[in-house]
Amino acid sequence: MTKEADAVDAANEDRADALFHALADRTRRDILRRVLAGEHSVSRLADSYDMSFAAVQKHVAVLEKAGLLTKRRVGREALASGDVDAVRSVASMLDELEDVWRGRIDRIDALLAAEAAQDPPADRPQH
Amino acid sequence: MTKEADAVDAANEDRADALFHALADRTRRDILRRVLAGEHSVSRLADSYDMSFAAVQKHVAVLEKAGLLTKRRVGREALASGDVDAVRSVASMLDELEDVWRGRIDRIDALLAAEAAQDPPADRPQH
DNA sequence: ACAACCTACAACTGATTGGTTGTAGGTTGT
DNA sequence: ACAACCTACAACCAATCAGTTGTAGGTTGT
Repeated sequence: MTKEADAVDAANEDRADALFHALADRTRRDILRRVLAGEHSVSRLADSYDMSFAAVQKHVAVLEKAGLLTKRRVGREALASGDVDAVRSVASMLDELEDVWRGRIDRIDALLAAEAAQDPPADRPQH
Repeated sequence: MTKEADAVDAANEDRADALFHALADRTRRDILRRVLAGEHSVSRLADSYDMSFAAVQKHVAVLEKAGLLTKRRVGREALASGDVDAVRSVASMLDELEDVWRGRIDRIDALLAAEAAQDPPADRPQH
């Protein structure tokens, strides 16, 4: 049971690594913006940047492996379009972080409530 | 005017690079979780991981430079705590991406509405 | 058939990253 | 005073990354 859970966690962390890494480059973020707005072929995308076609193709591949983008083959061109669900999944990871923070506040509130309601303030516990 | 705007944009992109890069490592995400939940000294954090103190210290420095964490000196130890506003700022970047995607939908809706309401469908414009 | 085009991938290079060890300085408690 | 502790930072190493060029294969239009 815990073995499987660990495996799932590791896979999630791998996914998070890939997602954040993919987003940690301004060219890739820009590509993502474009393909979220609509389908674009890789060469059309490449026209927009001051780098080689192969470089842009690699960026697209990074986004694709992270699941932020999917490609659809149509004739000789590969049309890329952004996956908004993947973007949302990143947002939910951040929400979880925010929940952790909120937990800190709740813990402090509980502490203060307990202190105020019960005893006259003694030594506060080491956390 | 546009020169200043470009400078601001470049700075924002730099910040985004730093933020996403900082989040693109599972050790750093774990550290961030801990310091969002409450203050921890660097050596206390280092105890939790199977790597050298210096390595953990570097991870903390990456998070700090990205603005996800602040350190406060107290005697001989440096207490780190997470900055939830920075986390929220990342979330809002993702929201902007989602807005771009929503724009695509709106554009398609408008197109369909115009098509249906007015003329019998002619050639659709090239975007 | 053939030229132009689009994509995929391999091989290479310089820069960055994530880790290590070692050194040094400030703080604390006895 | 001094040992134990906490932090900071430099130097180094292997691995990964972002870019390049080059090669090869499938698609399209004439």
